[in-house]
Amino acid sequence: MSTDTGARPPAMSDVALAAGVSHQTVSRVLNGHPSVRPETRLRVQDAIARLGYRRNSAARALVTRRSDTLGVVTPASALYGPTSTLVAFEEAAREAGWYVSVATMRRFTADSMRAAVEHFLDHGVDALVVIAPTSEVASAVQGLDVPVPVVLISSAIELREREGVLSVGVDQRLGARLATRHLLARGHTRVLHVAGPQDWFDAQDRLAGWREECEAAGVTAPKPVVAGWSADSGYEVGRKLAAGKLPEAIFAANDQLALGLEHAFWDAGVRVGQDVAIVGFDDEVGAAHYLPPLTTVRQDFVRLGSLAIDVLRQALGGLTGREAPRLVPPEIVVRRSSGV
Amino acid sequence: MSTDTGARPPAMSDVALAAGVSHQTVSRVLNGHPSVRPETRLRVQDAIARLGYRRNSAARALVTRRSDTLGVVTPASALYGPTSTLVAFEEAAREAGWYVSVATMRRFTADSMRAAVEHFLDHGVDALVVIAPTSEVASAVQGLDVPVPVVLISSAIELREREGVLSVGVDQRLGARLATRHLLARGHTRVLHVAGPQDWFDAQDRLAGWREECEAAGVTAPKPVVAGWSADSGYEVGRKLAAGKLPEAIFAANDQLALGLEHAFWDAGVRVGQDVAIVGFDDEVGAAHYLPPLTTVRQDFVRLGSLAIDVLRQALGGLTGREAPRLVPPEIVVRRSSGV
DNA sequence: TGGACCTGTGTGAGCGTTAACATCTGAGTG
DNA sequence: CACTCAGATGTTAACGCTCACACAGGTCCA
Repeated sequence: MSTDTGARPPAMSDVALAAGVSHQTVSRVLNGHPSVRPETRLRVQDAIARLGYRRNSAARALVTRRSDTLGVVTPASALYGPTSTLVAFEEAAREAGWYVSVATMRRFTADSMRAAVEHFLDHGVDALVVIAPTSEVASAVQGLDVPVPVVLISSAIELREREGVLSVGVDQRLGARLATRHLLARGHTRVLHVAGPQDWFDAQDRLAGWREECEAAGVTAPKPVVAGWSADSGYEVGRKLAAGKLPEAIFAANDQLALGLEHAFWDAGVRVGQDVAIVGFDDEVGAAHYLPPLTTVRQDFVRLGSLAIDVLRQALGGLTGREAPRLVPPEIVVRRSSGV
Repeated sequence: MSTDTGARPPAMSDVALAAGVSHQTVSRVLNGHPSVRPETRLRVQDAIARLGYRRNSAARALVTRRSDTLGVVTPASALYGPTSTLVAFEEAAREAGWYVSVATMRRFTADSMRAAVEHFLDHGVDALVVIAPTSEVASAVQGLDVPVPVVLISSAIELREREGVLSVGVDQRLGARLATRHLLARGHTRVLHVAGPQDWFDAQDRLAGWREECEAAGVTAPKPVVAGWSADSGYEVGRKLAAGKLPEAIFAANDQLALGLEHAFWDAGVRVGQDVAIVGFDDEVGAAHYLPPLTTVRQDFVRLGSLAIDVLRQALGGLTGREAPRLVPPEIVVRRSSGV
C-alpha cells in the first residue's frame, strides 16, 4: 500500500487509515449513518477531502444491486415530442438524484426492445422508463418481464387500462378538445381533423378528443383525414383540400401538419385565418412565426418529467399496485391562424 | 446454493457448475478467449442459455475499471443542433458497443460541469463527450483534468487550436461560405448577415465564414446584425430592416431567425425571394414549408456522430496525441426564399 | 528419451464496497 | 454495585467477476 504511488485512486481503506478509523466507519459517514460521533465524522470527512476520495460505484452496485441510474428507452427521432420529453425527464431525474442512461431505438421491435432492456438490467438500473409514442411499443413492452419498475411516458389509452403498468403522459385528448372547442366557439360548425399516423398514441388520442368535443357540442364530426406527422404530409393534404370544397376550420394533429397546410393554402391563394381557420398541436419553436402565426396546444414537458419521477419514486417505495395514470393538462395558445 | 430458489440471478459459478467446468472457463468463453475447446465452449454456452445467465457488469467494472459506457454532457435545450447531435451520437455509440449516459446542463458553469464529470467518473465511464456549443464551455472544459479521453462535439475554433483536445464538428464556416456564395452567385453584391449569439461557436463560425466569402468575392461585408437564435429575435430584426433601407440579400445564422425575418417581411409587405433573398442554416424540419420555402444549409449529424466515435476509438486505442479536428462538410439546399 | 513448449483448464487472490455480527464503553436503573 | 442497554466502533464475510499463476497432458525436435 505504501508502494502505490498514486497509481490507483484512493479506496475507502485509505481514507480509514488516514482518519485512524476502520473502513466501516468511513462507510457509515458516507451513508449518513446516525451513530458516528461528530468528532469522528469530521475527521473522516477531512480525510476524504484531503485524499480526494470518491466512492467506487461499481463496488457499491455490486453489493447493493442498485446503481442510482435509470434506463430510458426512447425513439430515435428528433421529433418535437419525444425529444422534449427526454430532455425534461433527464432534468427531473438528475434533480431527484438519479442518473439517466439512454437507448434510442430506430424501431420498437420486440427484439430491439429486449436488447435495450437487457443492457439496462445488466447495468443494474433501478427502473426503466419507456418513452412510448407508438403502438409498436405496446407489444414490445407487453412481453417484458423485468425485476424493476417500468414507467411509460405516453398517452397510451390502451396501456393505461392494463393493471400494473405505470404511466404518465400529457392529456392529449383534453388538448384536442380544447383545440376543437376553440374552433367551435368561433362559430364554425364543421371542424375537420387532419389526423396523425394512427399507430401513434398521441394521434389516436387527438382524434378521439376531437370527436368527443364535436359530439359534446352536438355537431357531426366530418370524416377525418389521416396523414403523417410531417409538413410534407400536411402540404399534400392541403393541396387536395384547396382543390375541392374548402372546410371552414381545421384541427391539425400537430404543428408540422398545420405548417404544411398553411403552405398549401398559401400556394392556392386561400387565406388562413380568414377563408379557413387552423389550429395545430405542440406549440413548436417557431409556431408563433408561421404565416399566419399558429393557434396551437402547448404541452408542459417539464411537469411531465417531474410527474414521471414522482411515479417512479412511488413504485420504488414499494407501492407497485395498479396506479392510476397521471395526466398533465395542456393549454391552448391562441394566434392568428384561427381567425383574427 | 441448492437452497437458493431463484432469489438471486445466476452467477458465473452457477453456470460453471451446470456445465461441469470452472468459473474461469466460463469467463473465457464469455470473453472469447481462444484456448477453449469447441466442445467445452458449446457446453458452457448451453448452460448460459439454460440458466438465463447474464454477466454482472458491476462486478466486471469493479475489476476491469471499465464500463463500456460513455458520458455525454449536453446543454439542456430542445434546440435543433444539440438535440440532433445527441440522438445521432447515441445511435453511433450504441452501434459501436457503447452505452451512453447523459447529463444535461442548464448552464455550463465550472461547478455544474465538475459535478457532471465527477458523476461520470464515479460511474467509471470510458470516456467523456461534451456537446459544446458555447464559449461558456470553453472555460468549463479547460479546468478539467480527467483520467479518460474527452471529446468535444463542437465547431469551437478556439478549442480546436489547443493541443490534446479532441474535437469533431460540422464545418460551420464552410456552411456559411456556401450560403453566402449562393447569394453572391445570384448577383447580389451586398449580403447582410443576421448573426446568432456570439458566445455560441456556431454563431461565431458562421459569421467568420460569411465574412471570408465576402472578402474572397471582393465585396465589402456590411456590418452584421447580431441577434439571438430565436424566431422572435429574427422577427424583431426584420421589422427594423423593413422600416429602413432593405438589403438585397440576407444570410441568417439559423432557420429560426430566417423564419422570423420572413414573418416580419410578410407583415411589412416585403416579398421574400423577390424583394429580398434569404438563406438560413440548419434545414430544420419544416423549413421546406416556410413561406416561402427556405434555402438553407443542411448538416449531416449522422456522420458527425460516427466521426465522434471514430475519434473516441482512436483516443482509447492510446493514440491520444494532438489530433487534427475532424469536420463534417455541410451542404446547401436551395429553395424559393433565395429567389425563384 | 528428455526437456522445452504449446494448449486447455483449474485455483486462488484480489477489486472496493455494504451488511451482519461482535466488541467495547459508559450511562442509567433497581 | 451488579446489570442491562444503547451508542460507537471494529471484524469478517460476502458480492461476482478478472487476472496471474499453476498444472496436466500432448507435440516437437535434438
